[in-house]
Order: sequence, then C-alpha cells, then structure tokens
Amino acid sequence: MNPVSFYKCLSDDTRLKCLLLITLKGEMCVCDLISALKLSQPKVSRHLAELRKCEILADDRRGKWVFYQLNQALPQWALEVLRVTTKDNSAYLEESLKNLDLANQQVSCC
Amino acid sequence: MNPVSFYKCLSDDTRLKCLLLITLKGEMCVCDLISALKLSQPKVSRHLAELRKCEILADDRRGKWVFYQLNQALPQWALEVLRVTTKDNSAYLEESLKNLDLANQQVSCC
DNA sequence: TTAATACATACGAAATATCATATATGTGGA
DNA sequence: TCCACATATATGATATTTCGTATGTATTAA
Repeated sequence: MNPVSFYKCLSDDTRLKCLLLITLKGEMCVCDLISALKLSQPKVSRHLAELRKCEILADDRRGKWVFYQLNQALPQWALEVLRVTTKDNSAYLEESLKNLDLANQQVSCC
Repeated sequence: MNPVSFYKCLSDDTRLKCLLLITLKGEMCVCDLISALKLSQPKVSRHLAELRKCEILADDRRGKWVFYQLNQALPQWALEVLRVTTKDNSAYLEESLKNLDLANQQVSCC
C-alpha cells in the first residue's frame, strides 16, 4: 500500500466519509451509505469502486445488496490512521450518522 | 483542522515526503528538502506554502534560511497519523534520506 | 419472462491541481 | 549601496479529478 495513493483516497469528502462510517460500523451496504451521505447512487458507487480498486475496501454481495468493509490485508499503519481519524472526528460524521438513523427508522433498503 | 483538507495535503508525493521528513527530523530547512527530494526550488516552495496555508507546518526564518516544522497547534489525531505513517514507511523515505546524507557530506547550505 | 430494485460503469463537461518558467522579495556581506 | 544567495510568488499551459446523465448488469419476485 503506497502511502500517497492511500491518502489520495482519503482526500475526497465522499470517500473519507464512506471509509470512516465503515470503520465505525464494521460494514455498510451501498444503499445505507447513500442515505447517510445524501448523495446520488452513481457518485457513491464510483467512489466505492475507487476504494475497492486501491484495495482499501472489500465488497461482499449478499443477494441484491453489496456490503463494503475494510480490506483485511490493510497494513497496520493504515488501519491505525483510519481508527484515529474516526475516533477524533465525530463532528465530521455527525450529520451522516443522523441521516442514517432517520432512514432506518423509516424503511431500510436492506 | 478539517480531515479532508488535511488528507488532501498528504495526497501529493512532494508534500507527503516533506511532511514525513519533517516529522522524522523535527525540522528541516528548504534547501535540505530540495536536496533530499531532488526537486526544483519553486516546486518545493509551492508545496510548503500550501502546507503552511493549511496550518500543518509553521515556518521560522533564521537569517537567510527558512526552517519548517510541524505546527504546534495540530490536533492529536493528525500528529498521530503523521507519526504512524512515518514509522511504518521507512522504504518510502529511504532514497530521500540517502540524498540528504550525501548532500550534507559535501557542502551543506545551512 | 417481465418488472423492479440495487448497484456498476461509460462519457463528456467543468472544476481543480500541478508544473515549468519567469520574476519578486528578503537577508547578509562587501 | 550593490550583489549573491535563499526563498516566495505569479502566470499560463497541461494533466487530473469530479460530477451529472445515461446506460448496463445482477438479483429477486411476480
């Protein structure tokens, strides 16, 4: 894992929020990420594809749904970066987490 | 410190190497960074200016030379990210450190 | 087999980042 | 004061990223 390409992945708001939410929750399906971030489906999907391509995320299809989680092979320093960033930036994720709760109170896609 | 703009700063090879070298050494003058990275002076200066603008680095002029170090006000998570990344990516910095040694064996600018 | 849902990808436009080059500024010494 | 050196910044060309829209693929259920 080249550190520059790793950080390039974290340098976009959509990608960073996806990554931190997944770090926090363990795994997330695409539809929940869309609800949390309130972004268009192709936009979220495109950024997830990039994170997959860089081997930061791994995808796992279960029926209709695709779940994303951190790639188990991620080096220790990268895991630590994600962990520390998630822990100390709750304000950055606050609105997304609220959106997620609201969406799941109503009709959850999965 | 917004996490996206922080990671945007780390997402360029020149900027990341400067930051990791400064994290490792405590401080670096511009001329030593130029020798270590073997890059043009304006290129290095431009990227340092960006890191200064984002308040990741602080500059300190001493006579002819300008020394850069980590901004003391950097949040804990950001310091931790830099520390962990520096520690576990020695291969990424290897050549720059060798260049630095070679340059200082000859005539050091400062 | 048809329709609906969840997700992925292709493509061109717009925004952003990066670079080389040229020029400006600040400092110390003659 | 004038010059050389260290560093900063401005400018225009080029490359890269990001986005919306449109379309394609996989899966489930009727």
